[in-house]
Amino acid sequence: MKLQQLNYLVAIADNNLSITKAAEKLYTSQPGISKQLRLLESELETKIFERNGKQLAGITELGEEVISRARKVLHEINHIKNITNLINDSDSGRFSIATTQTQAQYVLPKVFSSFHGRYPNLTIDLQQGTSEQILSQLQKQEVDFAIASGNIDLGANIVKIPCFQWDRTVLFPHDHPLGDLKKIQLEDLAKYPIVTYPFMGNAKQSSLTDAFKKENLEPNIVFTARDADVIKTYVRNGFGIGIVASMAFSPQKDRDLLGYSTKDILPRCTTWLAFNKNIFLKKYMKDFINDFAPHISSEQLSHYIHQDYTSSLQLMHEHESDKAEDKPLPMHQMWHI
Amino acid sequence: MKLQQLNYLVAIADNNLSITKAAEKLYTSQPGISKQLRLLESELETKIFERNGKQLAGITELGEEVISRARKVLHEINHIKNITNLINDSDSGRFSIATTQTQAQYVLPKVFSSFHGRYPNLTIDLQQGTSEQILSQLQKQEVDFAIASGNIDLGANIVKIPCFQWDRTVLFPHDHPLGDLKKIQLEDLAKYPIVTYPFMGNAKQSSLTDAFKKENLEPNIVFTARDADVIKTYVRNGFGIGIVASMAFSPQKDRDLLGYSTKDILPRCTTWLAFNKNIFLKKYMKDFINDFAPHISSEQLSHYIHQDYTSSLQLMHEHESDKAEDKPLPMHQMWHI
DNA sequence: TACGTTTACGCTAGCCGTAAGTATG
DNA sequence: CATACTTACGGCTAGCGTAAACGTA
Repeated sequence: MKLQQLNYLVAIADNNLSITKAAEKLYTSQPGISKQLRLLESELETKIFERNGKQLAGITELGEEVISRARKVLHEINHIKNITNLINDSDSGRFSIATTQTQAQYVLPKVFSSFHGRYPNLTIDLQQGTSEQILSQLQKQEVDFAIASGNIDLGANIVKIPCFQWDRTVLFPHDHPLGDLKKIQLEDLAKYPIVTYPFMGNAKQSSLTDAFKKENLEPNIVFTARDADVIKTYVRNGFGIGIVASMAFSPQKDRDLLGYSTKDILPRCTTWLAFNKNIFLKKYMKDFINDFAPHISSEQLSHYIHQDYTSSLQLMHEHESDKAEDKPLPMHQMWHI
Repeated sequence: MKLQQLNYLVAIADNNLSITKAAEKLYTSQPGISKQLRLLESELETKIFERNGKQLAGITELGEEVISRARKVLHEINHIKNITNLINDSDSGRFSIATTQTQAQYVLPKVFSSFHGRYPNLTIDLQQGTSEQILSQLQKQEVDFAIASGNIDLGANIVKIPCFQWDRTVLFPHDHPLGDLKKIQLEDLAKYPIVTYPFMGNAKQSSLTDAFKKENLEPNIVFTARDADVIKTYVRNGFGIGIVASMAFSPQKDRDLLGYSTKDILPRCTTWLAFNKNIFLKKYMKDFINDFAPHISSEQLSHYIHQDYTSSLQLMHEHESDKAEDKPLPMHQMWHI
């Protein structure tokens, strides 16, 4: 006995015992329903419908009982589908995102402005932390999403979606010698003490140091801080030049500093969004992803979710190669300073 | 969503969240259940079970709800199966058979003796009638079964199962000249007035007259009666020699008559059982068929039921050819005088 | 003759079982 | 290292759609 057969059954009963009508309603072929009805009747060894020749002429006493039970079954089935859809479509609850200060401060507000309007009853819980903390919270499923940058290996059970790319900006006070240069090169930066973000974990290298090393330069990093505003403060206090994410520098708000994009001299960074593969995305989560990374279609999204780890890595590498080749990217994939 | 998936689901829940145990209980493979569970979860976009790595560790709040609904569904499904099985296995009610006097009087009592013992609460309704009445009752579905002899065409919607074969017996008083013969031939019978069964409908011919005609003889049929005992009475009263079904003559009970089997001179007759193709055989009906025609296996039975009209005719003809060739038949297919 | 059902048939998808892979304790 | 779950893969059934046959009003 199949659920479809019960479905067909009540459809026939609800359409004046017409198999043809039932087929039209269910967008399927009429012979299919006919056959399934026969199969069901022979499985139950019971005539459900009275027949006048080939045409259905009525419902057997026993058929009435069967149909009534079938309705209950289908009702329960629909209920199961509904309660799960309700959860998935729910617009209230707690939506937790672990992220870095830079994202929380400079990127997410713009996204949330429209998102929160759509889900006013949703409590958005922003967890700020180091890369390690973010990763840990994600793995323990303490948060739904993680948003960060850098090439952390998140393991097989986590989906990692590249969202947008950004460049760094060099910051220095107006009276700094770098302000006199028409074009700033890496070797210029190497001459001054640098204040920037710490490297992942306790690593001694990053894409930043690698870039210097490529030109046989040794950057003089004197301070690191996770908070772009802290870095700016140190720069203002003359501890060195700052290197921060471009979106953390606003010429209007940071008038006392000069900013110079490193897009030509330092590699581009990728911000990704990650979540556990075994959670099911509720509607507001999908909406958020769409807001945060509009270039990811829902097809691509499900592709990311269902592919395995190795191909996921490959895909990440493809995106890295995008960066390396410095291809033009669609507007929304770039962050403009 | 499939019923099996729900089945698997509750099996897992009922076996300490062990997929392996559930598979053993359901006599299926463990990977199969695992996969179906995954498919169900991804269809519902819901985690039903908590997982500890790969092992199932608990039931989600939502999972509890789903499982509880699934139980209801399966319960209803079982109910549907039960009510139909109850009907099919019922051992009470009314079992109606239309048949001829000869079958009712001389054949069926032996069959019913054991059958009735098995189904004491079953009301057996024997409808006696002419071949036309029997056919009509069967077509109007006024009776469940029909049992008769002769080559009536019953149409496409009726299953006709050959049950056994029998010969006719010639009856005459002890002082009849036929009693002096060592071997009786057709031409001997043609010399005397004959009392026998009427022909089907108002036909002028039958297998009996055909046999005479084959030898250029004309039988002198002076009386016909449907009741073998009536025929015997007429024979006793000297109206002629009787030709009745062999089972209607008992040398012990009919001591005043002599009986001579016509198995060498008259064609053999076939008694068949028929019923509408669109009824479902209840258990007692199958049992009855097994008692009445033990040589028909249940496989053969379902073959008879599901084949179409044309092949059914062919099969009947095969059986007729059996008769014509006079092959040896199994004991229970023959009626011994 | 036209409408509705059944039958026939080829295609495809999905289920199942076997076997190998993987994680956990 | 053993146990339990997952993944991979091949075989096979079963459902579906198209087309044709059938039966009835």
